[in-house]
Amino acid sequence: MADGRGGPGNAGEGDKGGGEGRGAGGFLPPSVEAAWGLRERPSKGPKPGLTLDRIVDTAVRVAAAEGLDAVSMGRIAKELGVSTMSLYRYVGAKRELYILMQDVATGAPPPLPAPGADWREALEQWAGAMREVYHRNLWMLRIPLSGPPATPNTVAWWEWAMVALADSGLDEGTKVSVVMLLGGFVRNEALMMADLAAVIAASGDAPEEVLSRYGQTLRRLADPERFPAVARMLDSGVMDEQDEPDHEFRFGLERILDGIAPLVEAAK
Amino acid sequence: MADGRGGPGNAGEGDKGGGEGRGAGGFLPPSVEAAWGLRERPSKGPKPGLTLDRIVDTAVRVAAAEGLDAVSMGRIAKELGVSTMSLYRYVGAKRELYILMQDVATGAPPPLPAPGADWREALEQWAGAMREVYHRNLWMLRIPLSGPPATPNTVAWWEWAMVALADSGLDEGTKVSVVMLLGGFVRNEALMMADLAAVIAASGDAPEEVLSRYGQTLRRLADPERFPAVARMLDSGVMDEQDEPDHEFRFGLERILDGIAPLVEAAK
DNA sequence: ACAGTAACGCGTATGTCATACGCAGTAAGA
DNA sequence: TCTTACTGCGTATGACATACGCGTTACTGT
Repeated sequence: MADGRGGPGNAGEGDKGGGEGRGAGGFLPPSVEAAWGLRERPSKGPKPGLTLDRIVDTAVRVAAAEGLDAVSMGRIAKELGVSTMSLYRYVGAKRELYILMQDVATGAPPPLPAPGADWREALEQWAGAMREVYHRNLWMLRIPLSGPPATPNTVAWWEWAMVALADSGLDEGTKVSVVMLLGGFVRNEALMMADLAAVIAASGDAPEEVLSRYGQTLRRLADPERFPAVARMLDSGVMDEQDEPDHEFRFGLERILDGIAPLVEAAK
Repeated sequence: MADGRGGPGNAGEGDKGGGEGRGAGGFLPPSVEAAWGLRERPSKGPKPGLTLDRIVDTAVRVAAAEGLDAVSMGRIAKELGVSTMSLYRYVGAKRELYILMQDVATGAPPPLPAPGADWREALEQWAGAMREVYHRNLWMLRIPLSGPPATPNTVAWWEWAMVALADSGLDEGTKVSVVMLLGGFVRNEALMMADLAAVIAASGDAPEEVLSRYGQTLRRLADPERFPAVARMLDSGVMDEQDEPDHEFRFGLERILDGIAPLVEAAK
């Protein structure tokens, strides 16, 4: 669905091994290169009956509907009405499918910030939008991330953040650090919230009840003499009241931006 | 290894279902309650030939030596000279084993900060120590975290951080937010570094070469017209020079603490 | 037009896993 | 002694990723 991805062209290592399989000198798997719109037409054998797009879109649909665990090669193949092994003509391994799924689900970032826009507001918007992406695609958080971003949409989001920092006066290395810090935070926060939500959903009870029961259990297990500070925290009732679902997100985001602001100020 | 964990006592749900299986009113799996030293002696059947400790320690050893993927129920059983299914008398599911493994690997936190110690220095120490734990046990980062901390050592680390913030003047809810933010950061940073290291190790080449090749590949794929800010970043050479391995950690940590400092100042 | 060949879809096989189920032996309490 | 809870474990079951190789297809160069 993203930018036009090309056809296939043996995503594996070639039918019989043979060399490094590096398309144009890169070190990315062929299927990822395909996501960038590369991939020369094979133009030799029978016409492929599938496209990478269809495979990836199907996988995303299944993941969205039934979670990442439902995404198996067999399942996706069945969904497409082909055999399991057909998929391996388009994708070298399941890990590659994961990478492409993430790219599709991430989608294009919002319109770039206006030139001269405030860096802080822009980064807040960026973080918020990224958070929404995760919340819309919780399964993404279950995928073990593998290496630096290298797919089109991921890079587009990166671009967005770098543009937001364009006028900050920070040097490029610091910009990268800032974006990594912020991106990591958003991802981590989304992951924790998703995990918590999963626990709550699994219990079947009301959220506040689960939280409160957790507090009670901890109070029972954790000796107040050994863990006085934790006991104090539990007794304060923070575990029983619940705040807006994005409280932790806002808190963390503001803290981090507050920590970045002096750098920008100093670089001005 | 940790605090004396008791014997077993059917970690599952009972041989034939039967009720909720809640030991003393909690909602934790029996094996986790065992980690807290609960678990009354079954005192009826044959003497158990294993202990939870031995199982968990073995699993940790295997994970440390060969990675988390090497930890299968069959493998651990073989290592202990028992059958696979025996383990399920002590652990309700593999997920529980993971939780216990994390607790053992996390270990006890360093000695508590001196009363009256500077909150910032203390939190820095906490974060650094936690980071070391992750670096010593990279496999921990592969375990999908499941719910709030509920094992003895995890709570002990929480206690440590809460003690560090005891004199900060922050209210309990904010303390929790701070610890979650910091803990999430440390975990995330360790995860990213571990992933990067894994990619580098898998490639077999020198670290700087991998990074540089990544930069070159991205430069080739990412149209500078579409991604000018990313192109600028790549051209600046940040991808080619490498800094100390803990650079990102220090950067993020300082930013976050800088963001927290005003809160503490205001609360004084 | 024809042969060569690359790429296609897919059937089959392998090995790995978590875990359900139930049985036979064991030891403590009645 | 007899019951009973608990033990270890053998034997399924049902997924799963993916290696391998076969027959087929449709371009490409002759």
